[in-house]
Amino acid sequence: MGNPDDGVELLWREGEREPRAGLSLGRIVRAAIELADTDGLDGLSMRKVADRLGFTTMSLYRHVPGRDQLLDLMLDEVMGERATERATEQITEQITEPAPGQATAQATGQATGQVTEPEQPPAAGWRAALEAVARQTWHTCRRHPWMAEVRGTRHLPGPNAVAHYERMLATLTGTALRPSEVIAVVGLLGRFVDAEALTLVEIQREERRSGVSEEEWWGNRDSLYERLGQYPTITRLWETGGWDHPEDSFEFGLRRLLDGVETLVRERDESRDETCPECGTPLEPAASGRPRVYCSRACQQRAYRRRKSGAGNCG
Amino acid sequence: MGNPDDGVELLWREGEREPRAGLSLGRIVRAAIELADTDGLDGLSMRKVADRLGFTTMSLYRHVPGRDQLLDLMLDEVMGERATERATEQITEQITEPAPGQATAQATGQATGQVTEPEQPPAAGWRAALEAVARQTWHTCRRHPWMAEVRGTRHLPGPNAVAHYERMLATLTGTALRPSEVIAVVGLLGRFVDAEALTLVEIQREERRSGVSEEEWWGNRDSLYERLGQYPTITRLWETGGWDHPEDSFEFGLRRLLDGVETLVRERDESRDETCPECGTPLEPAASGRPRVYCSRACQQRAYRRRKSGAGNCG
DNA sequence: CTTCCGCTGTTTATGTCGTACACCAACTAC
DNA sequence: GTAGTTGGTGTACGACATAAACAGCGGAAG
Repeated sequence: MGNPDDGVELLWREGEREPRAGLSLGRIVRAAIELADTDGLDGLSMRKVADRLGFTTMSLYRHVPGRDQLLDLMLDEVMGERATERATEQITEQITEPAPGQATAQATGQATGQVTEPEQPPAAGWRAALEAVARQTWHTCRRHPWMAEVRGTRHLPGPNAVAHYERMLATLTGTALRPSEVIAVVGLLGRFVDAEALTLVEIQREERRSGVSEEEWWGNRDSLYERLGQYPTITRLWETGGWDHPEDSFEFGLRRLLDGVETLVRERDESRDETCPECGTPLEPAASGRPRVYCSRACQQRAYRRRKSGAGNCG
Repeated sequence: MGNPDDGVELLWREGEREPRAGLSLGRIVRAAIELADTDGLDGLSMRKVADRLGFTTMSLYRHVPGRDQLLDLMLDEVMGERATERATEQITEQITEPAPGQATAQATGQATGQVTEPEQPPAAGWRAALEAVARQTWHTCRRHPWMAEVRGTRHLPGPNAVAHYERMLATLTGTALRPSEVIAVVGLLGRFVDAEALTLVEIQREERRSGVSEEEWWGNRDSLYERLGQYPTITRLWETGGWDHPEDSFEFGLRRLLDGVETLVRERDESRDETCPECGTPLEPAASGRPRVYCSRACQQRAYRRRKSGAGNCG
């Protein structure tokens, strides 16, 4: 219902004038975010948002087309809060920051959006930068757990979301990755963070709903464990304490993923294409600055015209 | 509501006697699976299941405690179907199998549950085996897209799910990974497959609901693309065709993940602990068969007694 | 044979949700 | 003054899970 482009207008319009009293888009969005922060995504209903603001349910529909578009607006609003990050951090976070030094490095890193520490032999600066933005996304997800719960592939990005995407993609310029691989890496990391955040939310939600902690609940499933004796691998891992001191799921996964990306980057770096994609003649690498792709200005222009004629979609 | 242990009983009880007519647990579960296969998870309601079987809604509650437990039962039922895999595969699958040779290798691999191809210099057999089970999970998720939609961290595993878990864990025995790392790798891969399957489901669902294909929908968002000109990285990736020929999300991610795991395995293999964890004396490696952990039968026994005295939970 | 009970299926009702629709008061423009 | 727009309200619908009470049935015990 309704043209999605209206959502674009809503997301990208600037300089909202807030009326003295009464409702406004900004007030609705902020109230919805507060509500979702405390009650989770399924605790977020149009009725509750309206109640919190002291208006009737249907009044909201004068400002927001529907719940879905409200979610889009909430997401982009949340993507924009990075300045006040350090201030509100310690409220909910105590597990996620294992080493304060690391967290600080990440905070300074995300201020510029791209960290380059050239004196680090094995991995180039891209790895630190990519890790930094991943951790930043992680932090945002932890502060607003409902973010990971919002599903769907047709969420319009607002200015803040696009800026964030741009920042992630930018970390990988300078590597020899192909464009499609840059995009794939960023997507993969994004989905990873989302998935990890999602399982955390689900644990929290079920703990709050049932009043029983996750550990306790699984600990009480003796009737299940009785039946696991005949599975040798599970039994051996159990006996050797595999479940007693589990790995930190996010840290472990992040490291594996970055390692995997690193091998790809190395692979591409080794077999870096030394020929001009337009005429095929070998090109001498640029001594400094941005690595060159074309052998000459003429080839660069030819490639540009070719691209311009046959434009493709972003599907 | 209701003791979770009742769910365990429901899942693990064997030899269901099916009545001639009327309802039964098995019939309900199978009807629910069929329904979810076609309508998705949010198209699965108790009303529709009952309608499909020709009974009233509330009649289901005589056999299943509630919707959540029904989901648990559905999941385990689906985990059990591996024999008829090749038969039903070509119905919905055409994208997921890029190279038939690869798919065949995977199919034979999952038949035994553990593939070992000792003549492969860089990666040991664990990698092929792990890839095989990951692909198997992927196939199951593609055949029953609602699987990935089922969320929550307190789903009781039935016999089929446990067998599958056992199989995944078993692929990594023989590597020098620590127990907690084995578990973490399997969990990471599982969440990855789920996440990838989930985004595919979401695309399908929105395509069916709106009648507009994903590509088409994003292609029509010109009002959005107008505003992206000022983002240099996005613009450059766009112009160099990064979105024209995107990577296969699952294949790309799987390779990165396996690469990441491989570096960890290598790392652990290099610094493989050459000393007995009980007495610290160096132990000579076993010439063949399962790599030895203890220097002597005496130390092995001592470690066993120590474990037995201090048992820990599986939280 | 009767009485009772447990198993199964039905009926009715409660409370949640998003949102379509009709209505109305106040404000703005001509 | 009159017409049109904006913003808030009240009612209503159809979907959902499921609680609670009720009704037919078969078998067992008295």
